[in-house]
Amino acid sequence: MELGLSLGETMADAGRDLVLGLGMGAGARRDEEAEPGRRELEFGAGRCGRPSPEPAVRLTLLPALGLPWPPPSGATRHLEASTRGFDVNRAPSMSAAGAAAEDDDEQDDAGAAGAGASSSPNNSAGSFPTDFSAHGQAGPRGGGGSGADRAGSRASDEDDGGSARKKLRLSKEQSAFLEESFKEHATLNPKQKLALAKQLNLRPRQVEVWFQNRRARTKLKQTEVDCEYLKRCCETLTEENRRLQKELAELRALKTVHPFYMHLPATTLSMCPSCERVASSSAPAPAAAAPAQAASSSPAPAGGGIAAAPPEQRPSSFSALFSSPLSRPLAAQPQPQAPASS
DNA sequence: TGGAGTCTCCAAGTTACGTCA
DNA sequence: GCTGACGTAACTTGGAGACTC
Repeated sequence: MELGLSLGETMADAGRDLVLGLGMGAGARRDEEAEPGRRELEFGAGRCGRPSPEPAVRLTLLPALGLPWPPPSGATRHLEASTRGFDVNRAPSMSAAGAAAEDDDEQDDAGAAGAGASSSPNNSAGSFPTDFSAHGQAGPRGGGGSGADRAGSRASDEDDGGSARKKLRLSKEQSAFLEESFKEHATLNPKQKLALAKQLNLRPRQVEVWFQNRRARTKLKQTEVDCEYLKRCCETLTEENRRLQKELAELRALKTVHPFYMHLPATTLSMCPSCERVASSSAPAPAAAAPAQAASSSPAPAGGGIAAAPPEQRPSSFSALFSSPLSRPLAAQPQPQAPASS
């Protein structure tokens, strides 16, 4: 569902720090995946440039937090230091030592899973349990875990102690960092995902899910913005239509008061009786032509009354009509297209 | 070279948990 | 303390591209 509206500046025009890009399937992803060494990643044999069905979706969101991407090691350290203490996402089995050993685990995750380096994806010395290695971390073709990919997170939850699906909230620092990353890349390649997960002390699957949800939220917000815009457009058009209807009524009243104007050519006023649209057809309308013909064919009043205006006087009548303060030329207004067949 | 199978990713929709008024 | 609304993490499903055989 794409509204296809462009409400702001284009992606090319907008600053990267303020405008988010979504639906950048082909181009952006190609750029990301054109990174050297990308295919050396174990799951690098992936997609490239799948055409996204969506045009760019833009939304101006949070102001820049000033965190660079990739963040400098100092910032990373700070962030890690600030998050490690209260990381709710750590598996219960993960001790402090496990946290310290996490980097190793991440590396295993990144590089060795495809080769089956860790004998058991679950042991990992107190690191992230099953799903960490089960989620796409298994080698692309050699992982063999048919369906293990999908079941990974749930397996992790089950490892957490039986309760299915524990919802774990990210810390503010983690969310802010993810936001910053999202501003840079609305989509992640595996390398970026792993780096983020490592820096934020999250599972890659969590980073992936966060980005998916973030894209969905962005799209939803953009849809709301588009909806508001269309609503305003609709109101404007409704008001314009109301004004035109009123003007039309005034013109009709003018015609009634001054039947003289009934002889106006059909090009000036030709309204579809069904839809009440004003058409700008040069063909004489039958309804207007008949009285005009009758008036012109009728004999002149014997008493020297005011005769119907001869055809050569019509232009003056025309100009008199449109010089009336009650109306202004329809041609100066945006006119709806007369229906082709009505 | 074309097709089947597999893997991975993503969007869309849904579920369920945590927070807050 | 209970409850409903809301935000959002996590999950499911289906589609599509890339790769291998």
